[in-house]
Amino acid sequence: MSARGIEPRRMGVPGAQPAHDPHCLPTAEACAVCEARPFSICAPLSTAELAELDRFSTTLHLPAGATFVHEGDPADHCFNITAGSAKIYKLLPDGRRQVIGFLFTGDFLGTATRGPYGISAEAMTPLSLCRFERTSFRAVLSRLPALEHALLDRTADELEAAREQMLLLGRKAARERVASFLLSLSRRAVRLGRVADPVQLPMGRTDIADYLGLTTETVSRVLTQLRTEGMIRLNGTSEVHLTRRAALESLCEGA
Amino acid sequence: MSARGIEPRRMGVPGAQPAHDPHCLPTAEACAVCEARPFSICAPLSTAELAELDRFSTTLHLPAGATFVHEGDPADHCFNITAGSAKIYKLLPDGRRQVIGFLFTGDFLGTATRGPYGISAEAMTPLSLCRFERTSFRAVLSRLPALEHALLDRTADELEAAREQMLLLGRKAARERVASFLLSLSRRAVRLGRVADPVQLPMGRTDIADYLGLTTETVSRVLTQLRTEGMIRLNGTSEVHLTRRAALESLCEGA
DNA sequence: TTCGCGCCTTGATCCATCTCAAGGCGCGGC
DNA sequence: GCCGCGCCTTGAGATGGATCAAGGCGCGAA
Repeated sequence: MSARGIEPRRMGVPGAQPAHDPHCLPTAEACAVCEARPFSICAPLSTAELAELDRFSTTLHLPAGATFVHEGDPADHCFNITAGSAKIYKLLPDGRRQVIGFLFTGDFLGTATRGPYGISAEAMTPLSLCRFERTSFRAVLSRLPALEHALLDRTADELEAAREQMLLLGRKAARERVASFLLSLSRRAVRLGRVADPVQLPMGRTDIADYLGLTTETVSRVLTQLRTEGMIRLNGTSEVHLTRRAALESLCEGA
Repeated sequence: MSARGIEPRRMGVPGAQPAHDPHCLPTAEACAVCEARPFSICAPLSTAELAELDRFSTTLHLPAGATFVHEGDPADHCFNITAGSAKIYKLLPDGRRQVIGFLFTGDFLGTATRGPYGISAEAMTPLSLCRFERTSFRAVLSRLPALEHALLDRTADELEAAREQMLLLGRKAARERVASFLLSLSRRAVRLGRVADPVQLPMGRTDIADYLGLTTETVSRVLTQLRTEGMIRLNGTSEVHLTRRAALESLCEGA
């Protein structure tokens, strides 16, 4: 049992005064030049629909380390990541932490709850995001079926991923977990139009450990072990070459 | 590592000839008397909408033990449980199994994938369900916004539950897992209009173990331990009284 | 260039849970 | 009412990963 949780920092998004928020910028034509758009739920929207949605959005820029969603707080907003990466996690009262997932460009956050937020979210790099007031967003959803479709598909995909992670957490050994993690990061990079092979790890060992249900020590040991076996090559601490990808693939599934 | 997987049985739903399927019954006015309706995604539908949806549904009745969804098969159908209970699970090639969840009256199955089924599903008791051909169902969704709303909400709830389970699998000790499980079953029973206290366990120890990422032996030991401590009382093997519910609640969270 | 700090790695030991191995017990069939 | 079989419980020993404990190393600040 890892009892070495991390105290979440109370910082980041100020409350409900977007007008006075230094991180809030007008979004007027922001969508037109948004690089995240092809990866976002906004992708299937027409220009008119986009404008409709945009009326309710605010652009935010946060520094790395900012916690912008707090588990248990009323779920007032939902978010669309437009640049940077973030992590979402759940905590137990004694500080044990489970990282639920990592968010990258185009990811949407906030579907999952109608009550309070079920997770906390923290920027891992400087982060840009569109923020929507939840109530208006739900109203817009009713008016834009394409958006609701996109959101349903995306939520279904997230559910599928969560189930895969349940298999990992419940039944896979440490080596298998790490291998699965590296490959899933690689696949994600491809979907975002980046390269499959040198995988970037924007998160630290502690985050990886808390995502995989392990300790940092174990993650570290497994990585060196995989390196020794020639399955990966480490470039510094946050870049991994997947030499022998096929071997990693079969390791994921228990071979 | 539990390597004692169970070989899934290939039985249950015949392929695509509903006309010749002895389990298929005409649904004509079935919805009107459906007891599962208040708990289902059909709940918010008007009579006319219900009729529209019903045109594409087939009623099935399966015996306990029937596997009616096979992980990896093309996802041709989705289902609505109208009576009985089922489990969904994922397998690793070597037989390790993770039970993803248990389905009861009113639960919907099939949102989660657009490609092949990501999970297998097996009846735990005699099971009644409405089956929809996936393609038509998606078409109907577009015509019935209320249905799509309901489905989105439900999928979001499932995602929330999956995340909670990730916390359990990644970070909770065996005692905490079992306590969490008993309480979640109890809460579910309440939502279905049953009693909160004598909790029924329609699944065996192996299923519980595979759901909690443990072994049957550990589940068994923890249950006797909790009994010894007076936190629960066992009535036979499949009924549990939650004496000292408060103690169980705090145990869930690590106390 | 050096210093200091945080993060990562490595080593030694421990322990919660798994694994292996017997029984026990309840339930359906005969 | 007895018998068998499957499932559940209990025990004893093995072990993967956690915990505890040092270093090492890279990077930013001065």
